[in-house]
Amino acid sequence: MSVRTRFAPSPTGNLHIGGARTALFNWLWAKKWNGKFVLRIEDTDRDRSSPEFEESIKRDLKWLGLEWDEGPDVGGAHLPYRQSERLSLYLEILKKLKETDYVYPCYCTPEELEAERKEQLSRGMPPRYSGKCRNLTEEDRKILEREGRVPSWRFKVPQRDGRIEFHDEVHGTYALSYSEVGDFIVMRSDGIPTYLFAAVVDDHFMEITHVIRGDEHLPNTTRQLLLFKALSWQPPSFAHIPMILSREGRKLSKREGAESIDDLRQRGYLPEAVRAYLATLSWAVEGEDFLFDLNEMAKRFELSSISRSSPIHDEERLRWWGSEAIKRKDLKWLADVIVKMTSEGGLPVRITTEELAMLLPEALSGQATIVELLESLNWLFHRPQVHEAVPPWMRDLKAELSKLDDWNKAKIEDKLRAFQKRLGLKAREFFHPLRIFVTGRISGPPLPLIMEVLGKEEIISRLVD
RNA sequence: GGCCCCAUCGUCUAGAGGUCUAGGACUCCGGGUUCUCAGUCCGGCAACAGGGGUUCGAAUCCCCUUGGGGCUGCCA
Repeated sequence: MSVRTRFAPSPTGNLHIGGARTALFNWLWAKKWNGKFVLRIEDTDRDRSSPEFEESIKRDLKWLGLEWDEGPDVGGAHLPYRQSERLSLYLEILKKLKETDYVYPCYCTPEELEAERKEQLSRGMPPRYSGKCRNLTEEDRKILEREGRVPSWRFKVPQRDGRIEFHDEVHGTYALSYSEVGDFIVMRSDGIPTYLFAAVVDDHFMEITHVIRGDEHLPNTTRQLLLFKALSWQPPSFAHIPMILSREGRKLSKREGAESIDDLRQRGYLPEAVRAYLATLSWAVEGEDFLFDLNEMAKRFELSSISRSSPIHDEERLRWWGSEAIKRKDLKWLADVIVKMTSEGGLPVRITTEELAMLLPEALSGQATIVELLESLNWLFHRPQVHEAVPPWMRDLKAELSKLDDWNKAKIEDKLRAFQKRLGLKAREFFHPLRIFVTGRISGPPLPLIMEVLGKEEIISRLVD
C-alpha cells in the first residue's frame, strides 16, 4: 500500500510555525515514499472557521512549497476535502454506530455539563462525563425529547479494566486506561460531527496510512482508536511530534511567539529558510546542504529520528537559516527580486539587474531576509542624508575625481589611495567618512566598487562640500 | 484535582551501558583577513535537573522528587 499522509488544519486562524512544521513533516513523509500528501480542511467548528483562513492557509502552504496531491482546488479520488461538505457521510457512519449500539443519545445541555464539571472539580474529582444518559430507557428519551431537547451522540467507552494501547512512531508504546476515558461526543446536537469522529471517518475513507500530528493529540488517539475498532476499520500508523514552545517555554499562542507564516514571508524570509529551520526543530540530521531542497530533504527524512522533547522557537536560529538561504540563492534571481521590489516601491532604479547581480557577492553579509538585503542596499536608491561635519579635504577630492575620466573601480581605487596618502591620513580616517558621505552607512561593499556602480556624476553630487 | 508525555551547553541537537576528561550547530567572546562594518577563517566560554538504585561500569536501564508541557470540551 502506498503511503498517504494528510495535513488537516482547521481554518480558524493563519498558518503558524507549528502547523507549518506538521504540514512539512507530512509532506516529507509522503514524498519520501512516493506517496500522496492530502490537504483536508477541518471546518467543523462553525463558529470559528472561515473561508478567509482556508485561503490564507493554502496560500502559505504553497509559498512553503508544500503542494498537496489531493485536496480543495486540486480534487482527488476522495472528494470532497472539506469536512463541512462531508456531513452526509458522517451521518451515515453514525447510523452504523447506532445500529451496533456503540453510541447513545445524550440530552444534557452544555450548561448542565458545565455545571457538572465544576461540581466534580470542586469535589476534587476528575471532570469526566458521568454517563448519566447512557442508561436512559426509551421512555426517558421520549420525555426528554418532548421537552424539546435535541440530543448529541456519545460513544460508549467500554467499561472495563485494562488499557488502550498503541504504537507511536516517535513515542513508542502509548497507553491509557479505559477508566480514564469518559464517553465522548461524536456528533453534536446540530448534526455536525466533532473532530474526534470526523477525523477518524475521513482518515479511513481517504485511506490515510500515517497520521503525523502534534503530540497534544496523544490522549485523543486512544479515543479515536476506540472508534476505529467499533467500526472494524484498520487504523493508520501514528506519529506524534512534539509541539513547538515559545521562548518562555510555553505553548505557542498569539501572544507568545506563534509566528504566522504570512508574517515571516512579509518580513522577507525565503521559504527554504523557513522550511529548513522548521525541519531542524525535532529532526536531528547530519549535514545541512540538503535542507534547502525539498526533495532532497524528503529522501533523508525519518520519522524515527524525530526527538520526543519540545523544541523552543528561536528567532536567532531562524535568522541564521535565513542568511544561509540568501547566500545560496542564485545571484541573478536575487537581483531580479530586489529590482522588482524597488520598482514596485517607486524607487528610482539606477542599476540593471546584471549590474546588481555582480555587486551582490560583495553586498551579502548576513542579511537574514530579502527585506534586510534591500535595506542594506538602499544607498543605491537614495542619496544619504549626512549630518556629519564635512571633512576639509572633501572639496579637493571632488575636484580630483572630476578629473578622472576612466571611471572604473581600479582607477577609482588608485586615485583614492593616492589622495589618502598625499593627505597623510590613515586608511580608516579617510575611507570611513568618505563611505558615510557616499552611502550614509558605516559598512557595505568596497567603496571603489560602490562608486563605480553609482557612476561619476552621482558620486560627485553626493560629495557635498 | 486525575491521567499521560517530556527532561544533555542560553537555544537546536548528537549520544541507543564502556569509544564521553559528553560531539556538532546557533548565539556570545577572542584572534587572523578587510578602508570600515558585516562576512569569512581560526580559537574559546558553556550542558548530562536532583536523589536513590541496577551494573565491574550509566548521559544512556529502573524508581522517586523537581520542573515544563498536554489531555481531561457539543475546540481542533
